[in-house]
Amino acid sequence: MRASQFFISTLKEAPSDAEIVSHQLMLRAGLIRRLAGGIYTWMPLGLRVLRKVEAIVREEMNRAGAIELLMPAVQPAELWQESGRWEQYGPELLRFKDRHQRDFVVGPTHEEVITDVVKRDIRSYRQLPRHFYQIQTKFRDEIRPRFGVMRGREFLMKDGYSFHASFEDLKREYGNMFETYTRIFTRLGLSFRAVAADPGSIGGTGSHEFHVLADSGEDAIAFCPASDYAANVELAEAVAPAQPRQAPTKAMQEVATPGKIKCADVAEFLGTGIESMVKAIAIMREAEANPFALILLRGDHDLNEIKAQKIVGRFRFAADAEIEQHLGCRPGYIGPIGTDNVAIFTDRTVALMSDFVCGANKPGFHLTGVNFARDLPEVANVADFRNVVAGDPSPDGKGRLELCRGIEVGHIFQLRTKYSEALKCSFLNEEGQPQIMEMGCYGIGVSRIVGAAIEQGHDARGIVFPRAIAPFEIVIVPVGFGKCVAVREEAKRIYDELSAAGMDVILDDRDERPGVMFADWELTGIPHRVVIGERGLKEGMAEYQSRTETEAVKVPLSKIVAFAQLKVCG
RNA sequence: CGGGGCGUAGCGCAGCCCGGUAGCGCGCUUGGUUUGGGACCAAGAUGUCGGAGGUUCGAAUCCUCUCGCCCCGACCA
Repeated sequence: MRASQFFISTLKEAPSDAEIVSHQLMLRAGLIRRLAGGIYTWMPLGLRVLRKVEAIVREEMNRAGAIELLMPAVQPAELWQESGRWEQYGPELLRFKDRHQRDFVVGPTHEEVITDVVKRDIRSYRQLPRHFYQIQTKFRDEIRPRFGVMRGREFLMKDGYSFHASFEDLKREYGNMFETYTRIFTRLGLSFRAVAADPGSIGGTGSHEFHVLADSGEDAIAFCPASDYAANVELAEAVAPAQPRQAPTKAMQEVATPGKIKCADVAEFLGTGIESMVKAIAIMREAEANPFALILLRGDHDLNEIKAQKIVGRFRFAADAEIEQHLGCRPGYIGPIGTDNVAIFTDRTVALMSDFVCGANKPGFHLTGVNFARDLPEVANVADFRNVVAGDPSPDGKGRLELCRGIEVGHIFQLRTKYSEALKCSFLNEEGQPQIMEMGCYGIGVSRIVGAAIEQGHDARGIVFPRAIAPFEIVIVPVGFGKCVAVREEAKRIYDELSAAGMDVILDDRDERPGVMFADWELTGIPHRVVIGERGLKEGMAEYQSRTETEAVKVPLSKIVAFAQLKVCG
């Protein structure tokens, strides 16, 4: 490719609404342009990246035995009504009416459509298993689209659906996809981690998320460096401390803590550690006749609403007025003492605390030296209510957890019969009896991967793309292209030879000033660069520099092609 | 949805409080000089000041409505 025949449109300054580096750099490098909130045009340079990601995904899916098809982006409402998601899926589902006033949706996912296809075309166990996938533009009307292509409303996704005669076979394909995804993200040149997304059901194999590791990631991940345990923080189990509760050593005492509301402030004021604080979170349970309840957590721990929901049922946080009504005290000083008619739930960690500090249910006062069984009833309703924190024991018993952040780029599920049942997708088994198919579902956020790769690979000069997805593998920068015949000839020669060798090469024949060219190619993240200039030509030298290095090396003109080839393929 | 902020040239911003008919940097055009790290000089072009309505002799500026975009939203218990 010649730069003059292509379209390079870089920006010195990023538009002010771009928040994270990948978004800023994608805009500056001219990879994407915004059309509306969460909706972007892929510019020629960006499209090359997107297509490379797509190609790798496609190759590996095909290799794994999945079959590509393409389903409509627009789907009739009937299918969604049948599966029940017409009601379930909130405003995120973009709905509209056609000219005949019939309801349609712009597909955010395709379980309904694929299940419909399969139930029409597959009748016998002899036709199973089958795995269909597509790479297609989806639309989800996100409440808050942000981070450019990372959380857009319109995005490119690979979604695959497998159909099986037995759960055993579904598990087999699930394992196959786990390996395939691992291969895909490895080939893409990304640092990633497979994370258990649903450890509660089916022994931790029911669902895995694949995360690209990046500090700006939206998801918090707990992982164990000593084993392969990794889980979304929301789902990671906070294991109960092994040691028994210590016996009380202090008497309960009321202390004035004026104006100290936050646990950290109270702990500091009292000169104790925050680990000896217990905080009470007031909730209202929807299904209970007596909805008001307290959940006790250690001062430095955070409530995990998903876990809590599973234990106490649906709930919301109590309003200040409700707290006053039940405890006669304003938030900030509430605690579990003297709360006769209030249900109390206790986190595992709290259940093993003694001599702790908590609110006195009296404005401006806390209690110290509080102990279960003595100052308040023995603990009841003990469960895991909190988010894990770094240093917690790993649930697999093999060391301690660490936390990191990730960007979810892949997700594999064992759907089982949720959709096949709703949409009556069955086949005739060996006995000639109708049987509901088992389904698996496997997604990869193709466009999101581009953003994630940039989050992971950038420096002060711009993007640093992995070779596999860089828009070009190598750029030839001739200094004085328009002026010096020798430079021009030599640059073309090297360009031709590298092209002939199968390299994805771009020749910058725009005759720009060197500084402009260098800045552009560094911004756009081209991994390798060869510079040809009059100066070097006199010595019979060209220069090579990798995007990740700051110094160029001189290479004799006669060897530069072979040298560059070696570097690119390195 | 609740709260906050912003819409002025392609991009980044000033001007608004205190009304008087719009400016800076980058980019763009033309000419010249330059040519190994986002050049310099000169001359230019580009705005329904997001939209509608109102107040006023006069509105980017004040008022009302509207549209768009951005940010924040358990960690007080």
